[in-house]
Amino acid sequence: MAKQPNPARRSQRSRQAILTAARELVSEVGYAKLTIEAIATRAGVGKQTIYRWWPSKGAVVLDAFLALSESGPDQDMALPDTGDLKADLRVVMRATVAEFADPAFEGPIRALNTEIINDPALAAQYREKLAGPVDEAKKARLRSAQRAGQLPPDADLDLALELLYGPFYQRWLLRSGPLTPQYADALVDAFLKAMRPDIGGSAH
Amino acid sequence: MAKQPNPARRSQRSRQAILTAARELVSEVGYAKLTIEAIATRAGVGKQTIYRWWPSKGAVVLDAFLALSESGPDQDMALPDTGDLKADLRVVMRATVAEFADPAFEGPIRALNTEIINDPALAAQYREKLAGPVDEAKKARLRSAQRAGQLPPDADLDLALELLYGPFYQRWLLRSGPLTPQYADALVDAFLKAMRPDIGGSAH
Amino acid sequence: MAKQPNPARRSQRSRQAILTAARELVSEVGYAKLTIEAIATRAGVGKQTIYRWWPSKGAVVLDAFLALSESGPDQDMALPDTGDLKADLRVVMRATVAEFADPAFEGPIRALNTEIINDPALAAQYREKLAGPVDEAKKARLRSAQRAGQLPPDADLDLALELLYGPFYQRWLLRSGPLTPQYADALVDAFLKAMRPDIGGSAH
Amino acid sequence: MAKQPNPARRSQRSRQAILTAARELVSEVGYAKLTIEAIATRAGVGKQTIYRWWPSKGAVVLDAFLALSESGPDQDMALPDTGDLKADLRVVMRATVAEFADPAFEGPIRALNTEIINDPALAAQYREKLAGPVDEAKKARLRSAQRAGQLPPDADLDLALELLYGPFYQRWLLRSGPLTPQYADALVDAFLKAMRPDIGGSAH
DNA sequence: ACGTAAACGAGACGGTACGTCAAGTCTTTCT
DNA sequence: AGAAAGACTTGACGTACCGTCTCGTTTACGT
Repeated sequence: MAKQPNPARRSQRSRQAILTAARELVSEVGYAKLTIEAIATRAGVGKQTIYRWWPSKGAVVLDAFLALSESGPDQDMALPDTGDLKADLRVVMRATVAEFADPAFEGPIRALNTEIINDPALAAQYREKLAGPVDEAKKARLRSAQRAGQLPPDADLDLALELLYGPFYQRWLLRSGPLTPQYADALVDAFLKAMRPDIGGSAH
Repeated sequence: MAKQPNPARRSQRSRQAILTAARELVSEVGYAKLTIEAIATRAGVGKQTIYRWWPSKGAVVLDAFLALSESGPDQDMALPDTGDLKADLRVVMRATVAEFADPAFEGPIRALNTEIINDPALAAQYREKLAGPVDEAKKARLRSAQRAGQLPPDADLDLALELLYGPFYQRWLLRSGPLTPQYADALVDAFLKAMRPDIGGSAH
Repeated sequence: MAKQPNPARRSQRSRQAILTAARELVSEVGYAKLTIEAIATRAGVGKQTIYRWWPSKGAVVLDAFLALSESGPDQDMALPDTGDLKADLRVVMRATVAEFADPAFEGPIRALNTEIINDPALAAQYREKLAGPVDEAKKARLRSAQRAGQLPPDADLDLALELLYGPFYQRWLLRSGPLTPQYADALVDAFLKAMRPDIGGSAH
Repeated sequence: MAKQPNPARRSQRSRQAILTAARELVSEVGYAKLTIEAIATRAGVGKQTIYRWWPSKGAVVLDAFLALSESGPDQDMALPDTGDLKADLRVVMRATVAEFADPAFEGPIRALNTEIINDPALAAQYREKLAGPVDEAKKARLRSAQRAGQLPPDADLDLALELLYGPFYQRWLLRSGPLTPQYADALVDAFLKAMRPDIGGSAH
């Protein structure tokens, strides 16, 4: 049985250096060309210190980005809620679109997604730490809309989020079209129509 | 300047052996553990013959799958068109969902998607050779629906396809939910509602 | 600037395995067909471990033979000195001739000489580590003969060694004649005559 | 049984181009870095044309140098014979020393010697075509000296040549000393002394 | 405050695969 | 049919990293 290291004795100095080095390097050379050796060298750290605390390259990079969000203990990821659902969603989607169109942001996120796609364990961690809370915030806004009668009370919110973000995610990942504010608006419009209750007389 | 090899002299024997070996190996060991050396060995081919004709591992694998579709000169990828759009789309989406849930199929496709996400050049080739024709077939069915008055004549069909497939693609890639026939139906329903024209009095 | 490995951490186990494997292989397949990869495999060692410590194939082989002589810290390479120069030299030359006629010995030595001829750096190392001490022992015997009045006191000993060994070296390298005890004796005789002082009246 | 090519149909154009290219390249990059491919390319010739007519790289290079001497049908390689053996040998040895000290000359010759040392077949060809005739010319001069009473009539001329050239060959190959006119003279002196008959009173 | 056990930096190790190079063979095309 | 052109299989090259495994050297408890 392998001996587990004692987290209490973990060097925070080394941990921070590794995460910072990982973030820098993934930006400089891209995820595919990122190596553990390079991270260790850049961080001034022994390779073993990385292998001791992380199971894979992907885990280090994920942690590197998680660490960014750790600054504020419970950072405000709540969506705007003015009462106008369409307007609020447009604001959010336009911001999202802009964020993913930013070259500095997209490289690492794209790399992370690549890993997540192929590594279920990493995906679970990602969902729990990053995507989960964000999705919860989105669903909170949708629930508010349900209470306001702007969405059907029995709507499947997980499916709803997929309808809203799935098309965008696909376009972004596959680079199959431009990411513009107009596109964001079109997605919101389509989403709201899709969420409307069935109309009497929608013959077959 | 590097000298280009002459495609006219290319050995079809070697080409087929390489593509077959690539297909087999990607199924056996997965894309990540697939190596050029293993392909060459399995194919009974020199490594240089692979490097001569393909720029990357991803290109070989893509070609390996493209070659599968080359059998029929214009294989029938047309969607069913019974006149009942909803029924036809349900058939198609249920089949798609089943296909992507099949473990034998999903491994290589997932691997290919990973590569495409990070390699724009590969993505372009993929779009041109595989996704393009398929999308065209789908749009043909939607145009037929437009002519039948089941979809607005001015609908953006690229966006339409994204609305229909994007949610599914995201759920599949991120494994964020089950891929069931019910899910397929729900996507079709939401899609059709999203495509309906605006209704008078949709006070935002 | 390339980082130098730390010799203090060098694995003596690996070093010995490499030198032994090199010696074996050079005997089995000859120097020309000797490869670093084969040495590494035979020694159960990573290629990098060879590249880390030796600059070239020749250096490994040279070291392999040097290591043989390292057994005794200062092995006795002194030549016999019975007082009878001609008899002593005959013993030495006959032994040398026999040694170089031995097929087991000649292969590696021939290989080493080939390398030395084309690689001045290797030659310098060879001279310093192997040939130098041996030559010094030979010159010691000749100096003893000078003190005994058997050789002129002002004789150029480097030239003398060349006169004695050069003909033999040439015949061995080029395989231009048989290496027999008689030949050894003839060389000694010629050498001694060549070293005699000029005789009065040797009209040019 | 391998089919032999028909020498009658051999292209002299290609042969000359190959030999010239070989000579040029061995001067430019040295023998070790000389490749068949480079010769073929430089000569504007298919690789097979080289493999068809020569068994090895060494054979091509040897032929390349032999071809140089083929210009004159029986080129004058006779040694000077003024009647003064010592003077004649000094002239010859000084010329030899100068020739081998010339950097332009020494590279290819050194390379050729390396090959010859390890390839008995090549050595035989070399001896027959190049060294043989030259040695014969040298022995002719020594025979003339025998007739003139300057050398013992029963002297072993093969051994004699070895005594004269062996030391020089060794010094040149191993770079173990300077190649000067004084050195040439010293060799001639030592050689002549070694060839003198035994003197009465050479105790034991 | 001190001794000790841990985590640490450093980096050598046995390996795998890389992408390149040249060898020698085989095939196609041209003359 | 010989020769050019050049694609082919083979296999060694030297490099880059992998993940594991010592080495001393801090570091920070628990006495």
